[in-house]
Amino acid sequence: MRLSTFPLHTTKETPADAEVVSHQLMLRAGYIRKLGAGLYTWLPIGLRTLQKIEAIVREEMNRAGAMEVLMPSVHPAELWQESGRWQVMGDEMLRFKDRHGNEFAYGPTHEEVVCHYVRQDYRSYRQLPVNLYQIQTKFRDERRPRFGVMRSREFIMKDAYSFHMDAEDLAREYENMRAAYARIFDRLGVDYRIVKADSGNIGGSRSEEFHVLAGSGEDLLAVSDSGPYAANVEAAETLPHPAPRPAPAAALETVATPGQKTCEQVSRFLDVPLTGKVKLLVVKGADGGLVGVALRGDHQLNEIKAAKHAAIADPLQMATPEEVEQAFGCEVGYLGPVRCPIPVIADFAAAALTDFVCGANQNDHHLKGANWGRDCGEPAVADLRMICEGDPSPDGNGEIRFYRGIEGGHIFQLGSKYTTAMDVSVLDENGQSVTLQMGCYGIGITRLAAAVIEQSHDAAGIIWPDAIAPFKVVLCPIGLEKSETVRVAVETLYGELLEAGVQVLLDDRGARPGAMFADAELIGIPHRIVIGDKGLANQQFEYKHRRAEKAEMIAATTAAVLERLAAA
RNA sequence: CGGGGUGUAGCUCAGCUUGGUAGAGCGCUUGCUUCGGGAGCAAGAGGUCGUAGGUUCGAAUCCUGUCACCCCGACCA
Repeated sequence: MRLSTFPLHTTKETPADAEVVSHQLMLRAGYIRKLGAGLYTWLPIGLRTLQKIEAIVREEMNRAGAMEVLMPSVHPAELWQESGRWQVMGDEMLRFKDRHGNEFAYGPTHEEVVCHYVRQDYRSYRQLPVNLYQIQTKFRDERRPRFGVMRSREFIMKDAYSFHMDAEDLAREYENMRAAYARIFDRLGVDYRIVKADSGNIGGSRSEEFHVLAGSGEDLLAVSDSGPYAANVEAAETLPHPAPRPAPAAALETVATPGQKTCEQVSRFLDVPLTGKVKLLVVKGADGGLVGVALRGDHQLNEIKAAKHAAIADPLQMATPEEVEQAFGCEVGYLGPVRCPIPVIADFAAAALTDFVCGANQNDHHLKGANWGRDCGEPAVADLRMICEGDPSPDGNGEIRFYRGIEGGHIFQLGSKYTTAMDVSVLDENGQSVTLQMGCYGIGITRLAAAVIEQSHDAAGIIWPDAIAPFKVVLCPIGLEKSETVRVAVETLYGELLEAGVQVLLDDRGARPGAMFADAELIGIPHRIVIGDKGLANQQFEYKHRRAEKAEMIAATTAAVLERLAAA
């Protein structure tokens, strides 16, 4: 490609509304342009990278045995009403009517549509298993689109759906997809982690996310410092306390703590560590009553875990201050498990405490030397808290460290959630109708482009890995207009590289060297060849890798260039 | 959807408090010089100041509505 005829629009200044580097650089390098909130045009250079990511995904999906299809992005409302998600999806789903007044949605995901298709054409166990995927535009009306293409409303996703006779075969395909995803992320050249996830409102049982590690990531990950364990913090389990609880040593004592309502205040006032305090949160129970959740003073409630507890209402609802006062006869700041009027569930860590401090269920008073079993009943015990940095890893290997990540892929074993609702079944070998097991597997194509930049850039611009660079090498001729020697050399090299199948960009704009170098670095081309009279006098080109500190001289031949490109 | 903020030239912004008929830098056009890290000089083109209404002799500036966009906030590929 010749830059003189290629529409490249770079800018020196950073647009004001771009917050994260990937967004800034994609705008400055002319990869994308904004149309509206969460809506972006991909310009020719950006599209080249996008298509390379798609190609890698497609290759690995095909290699894994999945079949590409293309489903409509506009979905009839009836399908979503059938699965029950017409209500559940809420405002995130863009809805509209056609000329007949019939309701439609712009597809945010395609479980309903594939299920509808599969139940049309799949009748027999002999046709299974099957894994259907597509690479297609989705629309989710995010409450807050941001970070450019990283969290946009319209985006390109690879979504795959597999169907199976039984859970074992679903588990097999899940592993197959997991391996395919690992190959995709490896080929993209990113540092990533496969992380246990909560399956959210898509539902189902087992679920993992593929996270590209980046400081600007929106997700917090709990990763073992010396073992394989990695989980989204919201899904990370915590372990029961390893040692048996010591016997009570202190006597129960009521102390006045006027105005001291928060754990921090009480801890300072009584000069006891936060880790020696039990706090009691009050939530709605599954039976409509109230339930107390006891946590250690320094810990935080994990609302997802709490909502999943059998005794607690799902979704989680905190009790109002009025409800608490009615039940306890005191304000929220003085609650505790001793003489507690409602059932208590204690987190592992809270249940492990001896001689702890807690609220006295009486305004302006706390208890010291409180003990489970002696001063109140032994509580029901469960894993209810957010994991912390420094906690032992749940798999027993090492300690937990936190990282930030960008969710680039997500795989689920859905089980029969949708196939039951949508009645997707086939006949088995005994002629019996069997509801299918389903898995789904997503990759955010447009988001990955941004994620790679977040992880691979410097002050001058983007640094693409070869695999997804819009061009592999850029040719920068110095004094193109003046020097016939340079012109002939660069044209020869350009032609021969094209012939060799190398994706090469020739900067034939006649720009000054500084402008050429700045653009080449900004748009992130991994290899650069400079052709100038100085070098040619010694039969040399200058080669520089985008990451290299300094340039090096190589022989002024196409063979030498190809050799250098292959070595990198 | 709540809370905060911003709309002025293609881009980044000044001007608004204290109304008087529109500015800078970058970019763009033309010419000359320059040519290994975003060149210099000169001459140009380009804005009904988001939009609708109101106040006023007069509104980018004050008032009201409205739209869009950005930032902070709990389920997302």
